[in-house]
Amino acid sequence: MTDRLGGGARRKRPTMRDVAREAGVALRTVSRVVNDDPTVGAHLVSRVRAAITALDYAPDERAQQLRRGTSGTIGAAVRNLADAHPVLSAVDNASRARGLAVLAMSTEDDEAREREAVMSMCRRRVDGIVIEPIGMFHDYLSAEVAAGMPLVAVDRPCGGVEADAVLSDNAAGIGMAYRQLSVHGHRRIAYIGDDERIFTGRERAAAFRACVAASGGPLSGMVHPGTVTASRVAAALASVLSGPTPATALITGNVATTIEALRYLGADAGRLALVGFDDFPLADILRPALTVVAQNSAEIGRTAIDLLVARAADPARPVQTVTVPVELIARGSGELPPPSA
Amino acid sequence: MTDRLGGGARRKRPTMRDVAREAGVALRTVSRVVNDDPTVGAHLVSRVRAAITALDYAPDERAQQLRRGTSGTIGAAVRNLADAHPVLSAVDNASRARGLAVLAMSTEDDEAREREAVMSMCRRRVDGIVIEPIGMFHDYLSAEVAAGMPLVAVDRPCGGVEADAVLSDNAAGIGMAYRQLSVHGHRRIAYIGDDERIFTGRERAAAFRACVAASGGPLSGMVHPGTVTASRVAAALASVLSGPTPATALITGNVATTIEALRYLGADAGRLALVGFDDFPLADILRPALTVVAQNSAEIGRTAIDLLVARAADPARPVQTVTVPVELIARGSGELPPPSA
DNA sequence: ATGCTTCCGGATAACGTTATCCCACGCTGA
DNA sequence: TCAGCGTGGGATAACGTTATCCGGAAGCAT
Repeated sequence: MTDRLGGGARRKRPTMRDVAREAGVALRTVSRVVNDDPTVGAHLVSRVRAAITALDYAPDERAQQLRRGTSGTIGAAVRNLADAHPVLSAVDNASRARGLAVLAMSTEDDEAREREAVMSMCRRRVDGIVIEPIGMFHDYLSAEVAAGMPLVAVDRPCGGVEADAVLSDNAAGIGMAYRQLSVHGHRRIAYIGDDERIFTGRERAAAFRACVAASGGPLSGMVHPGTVTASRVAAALASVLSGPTPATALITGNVATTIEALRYLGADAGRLALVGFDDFPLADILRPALTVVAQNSAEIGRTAIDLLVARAADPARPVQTVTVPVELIARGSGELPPPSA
Repeated sequence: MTDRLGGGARRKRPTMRDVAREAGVALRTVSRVVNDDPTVGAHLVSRVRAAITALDYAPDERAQQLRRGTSGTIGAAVRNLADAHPVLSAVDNASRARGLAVLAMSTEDDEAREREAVMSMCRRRVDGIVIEPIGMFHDYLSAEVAAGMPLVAVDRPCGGVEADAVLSDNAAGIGMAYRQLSVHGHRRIAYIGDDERIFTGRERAAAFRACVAASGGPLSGMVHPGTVTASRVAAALASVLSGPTPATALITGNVATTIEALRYLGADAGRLALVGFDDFPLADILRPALTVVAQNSAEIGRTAIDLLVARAADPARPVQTVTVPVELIARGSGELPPPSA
């Protein structure tokens, strides 16, 4: 499994020692020049720089990291690398702005893989970890956290370990979606979303139930949480659309559900009002264009890095959970009127 | 810019020395256990392992890397981290299967940023670099390549440096698209795509011209390469659709162009036959569903890692360019008949 | 007893950096 | 002339591993 690279006899890279020899100065002086130590004369600086470019010398960051104790890298364990991942992108940007690189690994929604990825990051002594947690229990991380590894969860909190978290305001988002549909005349509103064993699935379903209760709408048969598969979404949709008083509007709890719902509805998509939780590229070119509750990915990523840096600076600071506001983007599908009965 | 982390007084992590003391064995023995050296007795192995779990010891990979000379990491400089990136995902998978981690950085289509990202990877002494090149000239990489850094370009070749490359069969893909439209009765077929300064834009436009020439169709006013902006695509589309003999079918040269074309066409999308180069999520839930030429991202990523490993094993092997076949996925938009004149 | 493995410890040198301490200059200002 | 500086070299110890060479101590067969 681990047949590391490096079998070949690649040409040896120049080291500081080589540069020192080339420039005719002491090793110490090269180090000073590389680290912009001001106590070295302009004459020598230029000679050293010349030697550096002549030899194509680039300092070995592994050695620097070992020596300095910091790796200048943060790990990002995200669920998926293949699909669009705006949060990862924001994390990347925020990290770069601080001179940090991002070691991104995909967990593919697999707990074992998540653990493996995170542990690998720890062995690399990353300066912090951003995690989009999969499982409920992350006890295996508590040792690392206790050892001072800054850890911040995004999208969902980490269970079993005290860690900072940055979450979207799920309840407010569902509220916005529900209100939008109500305002446009809908009374019978259904919800299909993630399994309630998943944090966001739980929060969003609960918020939906609260909305229905507050507005006095019908609840029975209207809430369908569960694993997101084509068949389950189709069954749920068929159920809420059948009977004497079918739902006239739908809220979907995540992108995957939204897509499956659209796939099932096909050409009938224009006859059911729909608001999806979470935006995605191309939502605006569907017909009707999709009304969504958009998470502020840029803000989430930025905040995650902020929290990471803050914790690295002060490991003793209290654990913090930041809730990032969401936004309703009306594009048409959520503004469809109920069929005039 | 580079205010690295690590200000806080994090608890010191246990080292091999600590484990040795805890287990009452020699440092050397701990190293043997960690590296699964068979020459150590079962009794001591279990004692060392107990000490390891008692102290929550995890070897410092930075030190291992420095010592071993390999970093167990490959760098991936891709154009975009926010959007779907199936090739990156495939690279991640193929790397993991070999025990390698992926250091992903986004270049955001910016040459300076690409250079910065790649150089940062080199300083980290990654075992190889997968790059989705932006600019035409990558001379700054030749020193690294000469120093033995395995480098493989995906999607486009690297200019100015001898590097392996994995490309899609652009000409064949355009040919498939053209043939599909011809078969369905189209004679006046237009092409809108990327700027011809970009490798793929050049290849695809050229292939399109060749197809037209081979089939004896009209060419004048039918080819519109250029930077992909909403306004340019709209103008090109307006142009090919106007006049006495408008185009009845369209080939778009990349995803961005496809999207812009769909945005412009809006509700009229069903009246123009369309084949897009490159697949994307959700292409199947559009109406009409989008016929595309799909690149084999999984194969591309796998091949890239294969080439990387092969070059690491034998730096002297001849540079190789692998062309990966593409596939036409008929979903409806490319099978629309021309308006019966 | 003598040999010959097998298992383990000890010491030490790397890997490429950074940092510390000290010393040797060549200046300047009194 | 001597103290006080700014500039640079030299030596050396880290950082946490791995690897090499050696030596000792068993265990077992000759």
